[in-house]
Amino acid sequence: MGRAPCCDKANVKRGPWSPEEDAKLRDYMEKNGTGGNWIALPQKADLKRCGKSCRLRWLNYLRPNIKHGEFSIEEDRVICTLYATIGSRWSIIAAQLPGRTDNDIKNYWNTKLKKKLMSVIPQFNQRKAPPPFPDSYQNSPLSLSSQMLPPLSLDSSSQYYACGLNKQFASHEFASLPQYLSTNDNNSLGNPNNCSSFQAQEGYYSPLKESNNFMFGGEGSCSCSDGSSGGQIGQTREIIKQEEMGFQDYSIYSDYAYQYVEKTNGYFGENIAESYDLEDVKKLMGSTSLSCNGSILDENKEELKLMPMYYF
DNA sequence: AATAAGGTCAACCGCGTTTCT
DNA sequence: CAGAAACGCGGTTGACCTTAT
Repeated sequence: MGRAPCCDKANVKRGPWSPEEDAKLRDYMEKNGTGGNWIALPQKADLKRCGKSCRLRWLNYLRPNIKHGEFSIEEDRVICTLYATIGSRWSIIAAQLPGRTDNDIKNYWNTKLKKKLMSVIPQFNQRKAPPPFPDSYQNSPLSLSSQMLPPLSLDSSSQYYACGLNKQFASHEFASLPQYLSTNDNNSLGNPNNCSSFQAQEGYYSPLKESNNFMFGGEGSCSCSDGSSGGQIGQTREIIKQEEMGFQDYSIYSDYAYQYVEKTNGYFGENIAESYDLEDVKKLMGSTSLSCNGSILDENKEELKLMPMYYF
């Protein structure tokens, strides 16, 4: 048996709100607030609407200080960075953009921003958003700025991808990864000895593309400590710089930009979209720094729990 | 000018989580 | 502590608008 409906569907109005309904809801909210109960509100406010509908209308449209219209470049960048970090958790993303609603951001992402990025990053559609953090990280989170690193603990039965490498690693092989990097670097990671960090995430994204040695947005992300892995223009150096400043950049998007920038320099050769607008990428990803000094704050202004970065 | 196709966005739906009793 | 009620969220839908043919 399914859940009981939240209201009598037959006796509630649906569809677009009229100005009269908006006025009723606005008046009621300004005088009384929700009273802690959205379900009971329509009756009190003399609205033939479902409580959930009232809540949505208020939060997304009527509530004071709602911002509509064009998103700024800065807002674009925040959305991209956060999406890359936490996925489609729109309410959290909205909490970082005053006046914007989760619905607004979701629509904007789905209809415009995603396409904009896809047009400049052809491989974008190969990846999925990250899932919620595993339970095992919930109790011992690291903040972005933390310098403490937990012991490397991986599921021995799982396969993990190493950054930029067309090879899977079982967990027991991780110890040999730096050596592998130094002897099998045929995909232009630059000096593999400089590839110092590896972010282990299990099974989050789509499989490697066979046609492309370099993994876009894959299960691991890699940064080179001195920028020598093709860090020829600003974007790459910016990411490196932020790491040096003490907070690592976890953004998968940043990796996209990072790798993409290298490709645009011809570092990886072919397979570049002809129609990209590098300025767009620069604008969007020109700074990967997040708000609040590199931390991501949730609605309660508490630091989110983030996957740790492992170092060899 | 008419129609089709594509884009946008407000609103709905269903489900997981939280709060209440 | 368990079950019910309410909340909040993300995915999806569909009406309306714009652009292309």
